[in-house]
Amino acid sequence: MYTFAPCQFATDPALKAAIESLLNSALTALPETLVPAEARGGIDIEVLNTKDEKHGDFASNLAMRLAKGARQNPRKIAQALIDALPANDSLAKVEIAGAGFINFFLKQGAYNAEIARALAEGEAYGCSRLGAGEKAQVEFVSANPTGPLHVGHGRHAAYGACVANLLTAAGYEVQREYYVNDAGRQMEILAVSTWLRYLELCGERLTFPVNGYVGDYIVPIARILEEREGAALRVPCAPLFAELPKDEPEGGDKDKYIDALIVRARELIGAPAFRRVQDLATNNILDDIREDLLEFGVSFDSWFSERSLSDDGSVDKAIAKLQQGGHAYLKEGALWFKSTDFGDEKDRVMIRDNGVKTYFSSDIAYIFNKLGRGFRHLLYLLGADHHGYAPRLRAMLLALGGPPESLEVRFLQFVTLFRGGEKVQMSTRSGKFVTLRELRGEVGNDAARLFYVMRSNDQHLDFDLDLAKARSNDNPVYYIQYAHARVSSVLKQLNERGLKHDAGDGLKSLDRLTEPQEQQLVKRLSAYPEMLGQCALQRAPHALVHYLRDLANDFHTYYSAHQFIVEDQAVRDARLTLSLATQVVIRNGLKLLGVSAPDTM
RNA sequence: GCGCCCGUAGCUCAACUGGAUAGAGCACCGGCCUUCUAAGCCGGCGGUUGCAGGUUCGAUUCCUGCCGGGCGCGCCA
Repeated sequence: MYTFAPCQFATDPALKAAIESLLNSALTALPETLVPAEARGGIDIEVLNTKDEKHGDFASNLAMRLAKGARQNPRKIAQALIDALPANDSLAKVEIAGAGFINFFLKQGAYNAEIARALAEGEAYGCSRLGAGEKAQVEFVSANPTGPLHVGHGRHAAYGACVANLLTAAGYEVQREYYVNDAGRQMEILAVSTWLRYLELCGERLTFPVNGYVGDYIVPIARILEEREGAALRVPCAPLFAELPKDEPEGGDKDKYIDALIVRARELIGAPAFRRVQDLATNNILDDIREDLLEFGVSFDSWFSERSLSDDGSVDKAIAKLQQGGHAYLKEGALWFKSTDFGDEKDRVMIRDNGVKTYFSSDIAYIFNKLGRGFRHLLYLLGADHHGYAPRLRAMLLALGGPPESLEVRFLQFVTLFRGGEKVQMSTRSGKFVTLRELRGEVGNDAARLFYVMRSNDQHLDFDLDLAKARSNDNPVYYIQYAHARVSSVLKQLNERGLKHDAGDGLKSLDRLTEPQEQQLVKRLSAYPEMLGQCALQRAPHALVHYLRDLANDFHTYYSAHQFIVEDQAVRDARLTLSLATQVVIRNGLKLLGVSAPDTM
């Protein structure tokens, strides 16, 4: 992670906030002789969630934190705090434990209000106003339109979409953007590659460049070119390849070769025709990417063209802005950005000595443009191989006068596919990579979406294809979905038995939920809103996956231990109401992950 | 050489950003279907958190130094 944004914390739910305020009163009431005023400074009251039910529902470490400054035994302070604690209806007991923890035990039913809330709020349950409507942009995927998305991009798509969903749920105004690298040398190589395939279709025999795009997906595009242009762009091979630098896989000239080939191609068919080829290929591939992502449930609000930045003068404007600020200088015929002034390890070239602007200059214009759009948060989700890029981004932002805390760069580690316990070999070079589309076809969207976000973004991802496909209890996707389907199934049973469920009656009977499995489930449900806020602030969808897994576990345990459709109507209604609330949370959580919540399985 | 990420049970990963006895799943062993879907549940086994120091009431978490793995250090994009 590389972030400049200060870490914030979710606002606590009602119960926690109440305890916090109780502690606050108790602290104020402590005698000066026990804890002097100067020992109280800088210590904020935090109410902790407990991991072990023996420690109650919530805990505070306040006494231990005060102990040092007060030069007192933490347990003694804890006792004084407890004695000074105002009475509260929700609390069953408060006790000292361990080195000086204060543990709070809630009365049974303290969480029941949360069930009503979940049902009342429905699909909005879990949403918060943490973001206070601040504008946030998430830029992700942004793969070059030179070929189909592969499994690595899939992780970016799933993670980015999920983070954007979480931020939206947390009350941010989110824009999802895909930066289209439709300018520069790579696109020219794409154009040449397409044209050469076209020549082959026309009947020419040629040796394909080592550095060209060799993937099969180029051929259909070349075919479209042939349909549109006929033989108009056909040229004999002899003059095309005459007197070019040597093209060798291991030699050093393959870059020069392809560059020369681009120049030659443009000479032979003319710049307008060359541009037509390039546009055809770019648009075709971009359409494919768009469709792929859409099928994957990942949509963007904006597709931002890199080319538009040079076309409308934005690049020149951004460079001028840096020059005005004194952040640019000329050296050896090139124009440099003095990024070292802002913590970068070396200065960067914006305009090469041959007058060509680097991709870097576009990126300056791009971030300048973003700043002009008034985002409070700029999230860049980049591949781990781009980590060296973060200081540069920061330098650009600062030089352009942007607020440092608005920039946040997150990296996604690589994805490795496993099949039959073996690593699936992938290589972009040979064009033998597994596409996102292939992966989706093999394991399905639901499994792909969930597996992609199951791990922390800075953790290398081992994607087990066999597991993702497995229709078994090993597969976390089915495990969670099954809990959702089970609730629907119970309701169906209820109907078939000619019984009805009344949610209102159920809410009135919640005090009949006295089984330990019910207590556990209600407590887990109640943790959802706070957990969701944390996920958003930490950009951590994997925590949501873990939560849903735990929730599903609680539900399956409950389901196995007790019948829901029982004779006693009050108990039955209460249990069904609890089940429905569980279903709401699972459905909401899965929706944020981009995973479906089926009613039958 | 410099920089970023990672190192936790046999395997894949968590650990609420410094809290209590480090938790899940898989694998392995043993139980549970005539009752709302067994795509499920329950129990057991499994740890010197890479190593060595430091900071403190308390460290998987913060600092320093090593070791191991991944990635990056272009007038390429």
